[in-house]
Amino acid sequence: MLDLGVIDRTDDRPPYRQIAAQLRRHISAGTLAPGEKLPSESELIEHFGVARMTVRQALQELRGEGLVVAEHGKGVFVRSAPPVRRLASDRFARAHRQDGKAAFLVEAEATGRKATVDQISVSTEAAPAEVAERLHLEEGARVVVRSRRYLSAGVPVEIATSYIPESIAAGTAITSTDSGPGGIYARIEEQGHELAHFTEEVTARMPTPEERKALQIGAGVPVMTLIRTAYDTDETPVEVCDTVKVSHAYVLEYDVPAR
Amino acid sequence: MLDLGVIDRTDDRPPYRQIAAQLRRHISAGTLAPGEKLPSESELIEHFGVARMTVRQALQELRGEGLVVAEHGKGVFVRSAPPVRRLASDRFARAHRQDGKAAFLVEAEATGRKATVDQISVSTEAAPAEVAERLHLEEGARVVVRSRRYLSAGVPVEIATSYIPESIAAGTAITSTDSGPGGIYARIEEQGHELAHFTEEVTARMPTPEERKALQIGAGVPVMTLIRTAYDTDETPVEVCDTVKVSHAYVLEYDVPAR
DNA sequence: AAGTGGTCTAGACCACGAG
DNA sequence: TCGTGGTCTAGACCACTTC
Repeated sequence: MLDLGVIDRTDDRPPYRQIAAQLRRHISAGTLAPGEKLPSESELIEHFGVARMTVRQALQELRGEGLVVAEHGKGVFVRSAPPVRRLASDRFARAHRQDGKAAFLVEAEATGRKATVDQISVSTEAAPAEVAERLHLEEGARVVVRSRRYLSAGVPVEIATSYIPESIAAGTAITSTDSGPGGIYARIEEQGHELAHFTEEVTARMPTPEERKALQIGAGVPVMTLIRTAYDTDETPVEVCDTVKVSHAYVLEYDVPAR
Repeated sequence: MLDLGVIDRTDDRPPYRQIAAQLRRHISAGTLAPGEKLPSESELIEHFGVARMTVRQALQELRGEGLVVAEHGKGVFVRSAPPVRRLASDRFARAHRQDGKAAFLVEAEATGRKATVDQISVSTEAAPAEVAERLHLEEGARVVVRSRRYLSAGVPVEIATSYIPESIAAGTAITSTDSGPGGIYARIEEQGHELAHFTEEVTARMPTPEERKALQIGAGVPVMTLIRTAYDTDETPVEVCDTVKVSHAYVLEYDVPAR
């Protein structure tokens, strides 16, 4: 059994922090291995002789640090580190596209992990202000909106939403859930918009509750947002893609010339 | 007064989420401006007719998102965002360096905010494994280590640590706290290493307690780490710079060719 | 059915900040 | 002193998972 110690009422730290510290100690020491189940709330209540809320506060602190995840009806488990995906800056090379591969699958190939996509939805909507600005459209102009979730080895790692001007997407497979070989970039080029370059805007923040749910992460795990704008050879923006990535699942790599 | 609505018992979401959503709505709409005080727990209890724990759970959700900060004895306040710094990928252009400007000051100039540097320290140490690998050095080789903290308009926004091989830095201003006009990159080029390009590796995580202190941020605010490696025209790595940035203070911009 | 975590109530005492 | 948030108790009912 785990050595959890006892509450020291003379300790400066409140009981819930002491309980959290005991559990944290076992996690960092490996006595509680990734994927392993923590003692249940009832067991902790009995062991420490405290009220349920006190135990829950301790567990919540650990959830906030991203150390554990609670599964309703099953228990609280030590978080297992998700796969790290390195995204190099050549991930949109045309060569890959001509092979019939979408960008995410190209990235996945390098890691050797099985990549899947689900929760695909496609609709036509009015462009949000931030999107309209990047696409050089009037606010409220119609855009095709494609949302999907990416998983690596079954673990959700990213949610993404693409916005394509209706003038480009109309009548193509872009408006279908299956965008065809090479993904939507191949379709955009078929419409006569040869892709020249992308800009990416990267920042990080805490996830909203909806994002936490979709990415299956606890509170306390940050996300990176990457807004990519694709330009054709006329410098016309042809797509905006807003992605939310589980931060510790990704390392973004960029190459910057010194000029 | 704020329009907070009422709890809808037929709503799928539990009351605490509905309360959080109401408050979040006012924050994102600006009705609750940065720095402004939220209604007190007592006021929320009375308004919504719920128990205190329910209100606290709602507030805790917002704290977890980094939207608000609680100050004991004073109240709960909308987090005031530090100035956002957009880092464009031309920020290391040689033209700026020849003007005698260091990179951080170039970035700062665009925002019009007053940039300062403090907590500068310089030492010579054995290279940590991750640094040695990037510099193509034996582990334990000697490197000059330069640490400093950057502030924008007096607010700490970034801490950075540079590692330069001793073979390049020895006998130059790189080993002084004042690295001279154009910063250390100018000194490195004077040593015959013309800079060709940089790689940047970006990820995000929660800060350590030390980082929280140095950056003056509360729990619940993530940081971005950016590890930059500088290469000369011979593809020899000449510097590794490890930076930790307050995430919502920065947007990193990159330009990626479609090839 | 039994065990788990999720949510909620209605109190209590404490520590901090401002007047 | 008073209002604020921080911590805690001792219950309750619910939803989910496993058997």
